[in-house]
Amino acid sequence: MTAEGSSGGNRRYDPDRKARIIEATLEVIAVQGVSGTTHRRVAEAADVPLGSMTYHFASLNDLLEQAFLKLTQEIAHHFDVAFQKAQTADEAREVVVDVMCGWYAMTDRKMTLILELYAYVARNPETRHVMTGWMAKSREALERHFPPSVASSLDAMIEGATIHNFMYPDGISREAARIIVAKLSM
Amino acid sequence: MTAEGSSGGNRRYDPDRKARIIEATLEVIAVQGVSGTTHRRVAEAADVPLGSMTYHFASLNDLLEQAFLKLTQEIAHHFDVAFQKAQTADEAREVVVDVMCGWYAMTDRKMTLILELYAYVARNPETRHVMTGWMAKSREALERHFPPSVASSLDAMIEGATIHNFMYPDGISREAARIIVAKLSM
DNA sequence: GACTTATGCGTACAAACGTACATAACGCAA
DNA sequence: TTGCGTTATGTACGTTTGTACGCATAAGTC
Repeated sequence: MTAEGSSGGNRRYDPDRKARIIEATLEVIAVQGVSGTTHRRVAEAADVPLGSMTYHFASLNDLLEQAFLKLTQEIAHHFDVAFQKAQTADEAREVVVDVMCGWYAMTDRKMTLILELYAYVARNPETRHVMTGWMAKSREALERHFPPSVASSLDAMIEGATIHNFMYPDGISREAARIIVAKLSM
Repeated sequence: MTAEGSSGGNRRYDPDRKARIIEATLEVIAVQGVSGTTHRRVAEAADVPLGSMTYHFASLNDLLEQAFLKLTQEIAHHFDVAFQKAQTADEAREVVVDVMCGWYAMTDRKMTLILELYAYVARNPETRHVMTGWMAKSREALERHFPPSVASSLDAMIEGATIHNFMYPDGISREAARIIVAKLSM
């Protein structure tokens, strides 16, 4: 009954299915929040039958955790690539400024997902490893350019500035960010 | 059937009921998250009949918004009181350090609630005023002691440091915080 | 081709959900 | 006391939820 697009019969072989479900999960979380993320909505977004949900994932929490893990790995990767391009300390500082306000790929969608992740982890301590893994990678990237104590403060500053800029746009201008980074890293 | 503690008949006059429901809502959010906050659970936590929910609040979102509003007002008040005690710039700096790591009343519960709030606002832009109201008060408190640009950076730093300390305990020590605040405010 | 095994899915089910609404319980005027 | 208008509640309704599971269908083997 669920007439689909292509190939006549019901799709049967579909090796990327699990990855597609995870992708669709992030999409649903971004729009509906964790509280509105259900098996059925994700299944529809990923264009898979409902039965696939419980087949590929042990539970809804399992699904959420894997989705959030993928999110953090992608973001950490972007972060890492950005910092690997920097050669001098000044260039690294400029990358920090980029990240603080604007960010390469920090869309509203991604910010929303991150905030959902924070809330989720706060309430499910067993998923804390998702956060610590992410932070370890960020810290590593920063420590290639700055001493540990500075890296730590820059990390926190990025966190706060990103959230503030999201909640109250035009909070911190680019020039202001540059000054802050200079103060913290000197 | 719902046998209760006191006064024989079913409690009928109860002027603080609405406030108690809001309080109970925060309790439920802290434990179950927004996604697990339902009329029934809040009603049980506040020890009121289910009908009271739709009587006092137009909808579940209405309830959540009022609860979050109360949360931010309380926190902003604590913040304000702390800064009003400070007389000199150095004392104000020390308050910032207090807030960054440890915080007077920043329990895990409250931090969890704040993260739930962020996620909620990100997904419900019509409630953004809860955040802007909060920030205006914080900013005001900070600007009694620091110039606007410094206040802005301290505010963001407090945000980031608080979250980091919550996610990865022992992230920023007290001495480290002192150094950071000095750098940002000089 | 025929047969076996592992993979994937449609469907059903009990529980929990938000909300509406008839009606009960109250304070108060007379 | 009686009557009335307000306030509050119990309950019922139609949906939606997570999850389990029998069965259809594919791949693998000869």
